Amino acid sequence: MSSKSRVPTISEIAERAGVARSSVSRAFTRPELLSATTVLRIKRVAEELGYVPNSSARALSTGKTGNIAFLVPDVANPYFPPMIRSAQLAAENLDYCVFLADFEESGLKEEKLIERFAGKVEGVILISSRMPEDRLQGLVEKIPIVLVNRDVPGIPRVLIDAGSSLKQAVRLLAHQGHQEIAYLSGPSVTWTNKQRQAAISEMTNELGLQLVVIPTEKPSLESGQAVVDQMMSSGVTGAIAFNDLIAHGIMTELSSRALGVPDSFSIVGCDNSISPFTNPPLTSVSNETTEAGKIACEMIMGLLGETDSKNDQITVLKTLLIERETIGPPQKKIISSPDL
Amino acid sequence: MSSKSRVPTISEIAERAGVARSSVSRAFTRPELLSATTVLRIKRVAEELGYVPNSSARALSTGKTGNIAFLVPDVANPYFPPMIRSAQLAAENLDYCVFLADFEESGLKEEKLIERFAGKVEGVILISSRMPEDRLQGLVEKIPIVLVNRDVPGIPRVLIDAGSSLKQAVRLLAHQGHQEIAYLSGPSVTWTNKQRQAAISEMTNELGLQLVVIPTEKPSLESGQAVVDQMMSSGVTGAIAFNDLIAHGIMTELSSRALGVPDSFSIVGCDNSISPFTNPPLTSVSNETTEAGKIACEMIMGLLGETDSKNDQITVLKTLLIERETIGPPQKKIISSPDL
DNA sequence: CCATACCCTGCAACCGGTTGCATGTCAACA
DNA sequence: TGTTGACATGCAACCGGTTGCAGGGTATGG
Repeated sequence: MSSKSRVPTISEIAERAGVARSSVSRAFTRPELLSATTVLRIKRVAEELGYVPNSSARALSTGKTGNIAFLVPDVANPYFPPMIRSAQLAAENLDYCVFLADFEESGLKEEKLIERFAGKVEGVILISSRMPEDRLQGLVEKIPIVLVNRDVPGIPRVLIDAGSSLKQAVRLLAHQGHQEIAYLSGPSVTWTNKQRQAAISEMTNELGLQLVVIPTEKPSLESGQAVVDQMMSSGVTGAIAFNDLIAHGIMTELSSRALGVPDSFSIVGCDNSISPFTNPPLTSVSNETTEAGKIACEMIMGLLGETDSKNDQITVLKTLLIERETIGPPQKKIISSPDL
Repeated sequence: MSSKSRVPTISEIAERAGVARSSVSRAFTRPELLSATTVLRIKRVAEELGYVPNSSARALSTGKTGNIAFLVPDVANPYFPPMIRSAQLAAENLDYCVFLADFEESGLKEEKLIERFAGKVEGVILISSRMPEDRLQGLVEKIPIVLVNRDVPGIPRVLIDAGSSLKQAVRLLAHQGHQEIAYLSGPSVTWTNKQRQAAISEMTNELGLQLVVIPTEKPSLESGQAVVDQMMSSGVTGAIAFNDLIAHGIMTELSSRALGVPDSFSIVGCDNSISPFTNPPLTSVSNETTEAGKIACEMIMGLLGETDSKNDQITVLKTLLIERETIGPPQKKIISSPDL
């Protein structure tokens, strides 16, 4: 009971099978070096005794742990789980195990975690990294790294480019007659936010729209609710949010003030996470997070296989604007002309 | 470039510091055995050379890997991420790293994964395990295991008991006048489903309601949509779904048939995952998945610390029915009396 | 029938820590 | 001043695999 049944070692198998320890090892790692009959005999004995190679020992002598780490800013943010899932599945197919860790949107914690994983993994996949660029540059000298949604030259990366879809969203708003719109921005240090904001800004400039950028505390529902006052007093008639959670926070708050969407206000989300569930269904930008996870995993595996080669590869994934029911024509500005 | 800068070993530190290898080891693991000055000197040299203990080597000689595994049926199911997150955070506080794996709702895959992790971890947390009870019983002899939402005697477990909340939901429906309700069941092998169904069934019996159990393919939105025909033709006026996703599928499908909730039909979800986002907001059962993850992690740590002791501990977490806007009085059955 | 080559297997060192035991030093105490 | 013990450190074996090298056996070709 108290003592878990001990697993046999290579030595015991060797003795039982009447061969050297090295033969047992080879039977599992390079069976083509042994005669078929020997391999068979060893494997039979091993099976019989329930032998399983000790992975620490193997890792020690080969230097390969067969593990990778996957770091995300927030496991519970619905944007990430599909990515985690696909990456893990891809790794598993290559007999790799994956460590998962949540760095809680903090670059410092991110760095601490990487340090802790350093000896345990062969490579690290960093999602939406918050670490300063120079630290990343330094890190990549020590351990293979792949970035997702972070653009650092010299480090392999996969980027999800919501730019064109967001531009399309701006066009749609303009087409409906909106003149002044807001961007509810996300974590300011992230590549994702910078890239989204830049795309929107570019398009509003091009179309001659007024853009108001309103920062949010966190990419969460609550933060969305919190900025509604500021947003409404800025005079905009529509908004694009950094993500669906913020957008939904806006909708909730608006609704509690008896302001309907899209009748009183137009809103666009991003990430297509909870957007199909909202009421009304939120127009949002879908992105292939599943694909991104898989590709990131394949990239890191590529890095492990070869000693050098293209370590500046970059993959850009496209997105799609999914039009639902939260864009309409702007409401007449009753607020700004109370004297009518 | 191609060669990652190698990390120094204990021997190099020893040589540089003019001490034996064992002293270097002790400086990190049991510094109280050495004089303060020696520890300081060693640490300084180590720092200088960027020494980091090799965890494979350490694991090999101590037999402790400092890792645990966390297995879930589906990472992307919104029910699990908060649990994953809290467990990982708890583990991290004790300097443990956690492997995450998705067994895709399959008991076979679950078993394969456990086998793969066997040598790499000190313990395994199994969420909503699909493995047959006897296999679990066998497994627990080989490696410490903690179950979440699975009730197997002799294995430490944490159960989230939605029973009382679901009974309350039934009472609510009955109070509104519903006579026949449906339970849209989840994965039939799971403890969670059995437990939920049993609670509902018990209460409908007690109140003299008619209960129709309708199985779903998967606990997903699509599966919810797919059973609407069957559900409506069964003559029920309200339903409780295994989870929010199924409930939302029902709502979506109903809505596409111009049947409103709760005017035409009452529905209750479970898990409180997407229920705040639906339209109208779904009445659902909230459960402390975050707490569950944390407790499971603490349990496994307890198991690792002590050789034997209470390995039949069991923690039951309570739930809360969150009333929103999807329960109303039953609609008159137009269908069953077309001659009116 | 001997030389050459190849195939199979064993030996032993090595990966990088940990730890029981022995040794040496020094202070305290009688 | 001799004895005792606490404390600090070193020695060497060990954890369980992997792998370069060497040697023995058999087959092949001349």
